Amino acid sequence: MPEIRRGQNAAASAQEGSLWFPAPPWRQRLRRRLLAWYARCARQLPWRDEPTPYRVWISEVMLQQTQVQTVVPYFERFVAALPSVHHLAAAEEEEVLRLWQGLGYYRRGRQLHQAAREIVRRWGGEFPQTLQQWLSLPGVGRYTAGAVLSIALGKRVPILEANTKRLLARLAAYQQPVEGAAGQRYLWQLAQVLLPRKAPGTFNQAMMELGSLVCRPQSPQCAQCPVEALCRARELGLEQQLPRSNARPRWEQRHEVVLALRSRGQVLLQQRERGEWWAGLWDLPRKQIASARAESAQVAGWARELLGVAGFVPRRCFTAQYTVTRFRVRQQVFQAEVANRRAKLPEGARWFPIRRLDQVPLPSPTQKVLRRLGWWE
DNA sequence: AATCCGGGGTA
DNA sequence: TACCCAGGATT
Repeated sequence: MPEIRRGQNAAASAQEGSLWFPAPPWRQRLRRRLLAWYARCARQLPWRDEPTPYRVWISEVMLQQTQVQTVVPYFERFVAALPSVHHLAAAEEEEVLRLWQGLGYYRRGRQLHQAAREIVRRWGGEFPQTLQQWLSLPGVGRYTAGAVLSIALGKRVPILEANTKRLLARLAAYQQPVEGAAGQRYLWQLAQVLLPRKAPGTFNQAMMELGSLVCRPQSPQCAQCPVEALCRARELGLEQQLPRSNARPRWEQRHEVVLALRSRGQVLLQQRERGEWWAGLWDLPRKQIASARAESAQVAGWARELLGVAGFVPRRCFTAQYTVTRFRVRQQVFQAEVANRRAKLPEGARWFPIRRLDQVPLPSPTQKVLRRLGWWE
């Protein structure tokens, strides 16, 4: 099989160092086959039904580092609650975070909110039409700007993200690490060169869709690929080896103490500060410690300091574990019933009725702890 | 240009 | 558990 396919291109790919760019006929074939496939196989996704700038922008921000199926319900709930940039700009940050709760990367939610306010303030709620203007908004980088400009505004602007990076690296049989500077530069150029003048947004989406559904990370489905015959990695039998990426760093162990303080059917929560994980969300009081096992006396001291009152003793409850990015965090959960409460709590701390916890934006690991305590759902 | 940042889902 | 995800911001 490979012998048959190995043609004149094999010689060209053997030269290292010189970058490959497709000739116009190759580009035309790619576009035609890709778009025909997309017309047949595209998934129906809520932001595709009605690709207004607002909806596409919201979806693209939600889709940053987040899988499509995860985003769908969040997207529908979000645009139902806040159907326009004016609604978003007028909303409280806490409402935005509540709609974002569970989706992860909460900075995106806060930046989306800030950007909506800027769009209203700077342009009266009209969406910008240039790459420069989009890039000036918080939470909008080259990918997101390109996606909104091409998909919602019909501009000829390329995109590059996880799916198209992999697809392009294979199509071109690019052998260097795709994360490197040279790789990024090359792949962006390639994305630009391939982009048709007509319906660039459809082309960009089709590339992502093909990368996602067919040109998958492991075991790409080459037999079902509309551009298999154009693929240089396939021609070389390298489709499983590419793209090359850099070695990933190892994980790091951390330890935390968590305080579950209850009083009169209420639980003490603290709002995570900016710069912390889950910034803006509400969370059980939580502190990083150096060792694997917390000293009960120190936990008690911390709890008294937090509340400004004494007369209760947190007891060790259970340990929980969660993983975030490259950190593996082991939590020791301490629980206490607080009888006498002081009126004044530290900045950012509040008592919340346990019955109302479903209305509070909480980090996922905290939800798990609250469930084990029997305090939530 | 390289590094840092940071939630969640799944094979 | 390893690997991946429609990246952005910072230095």
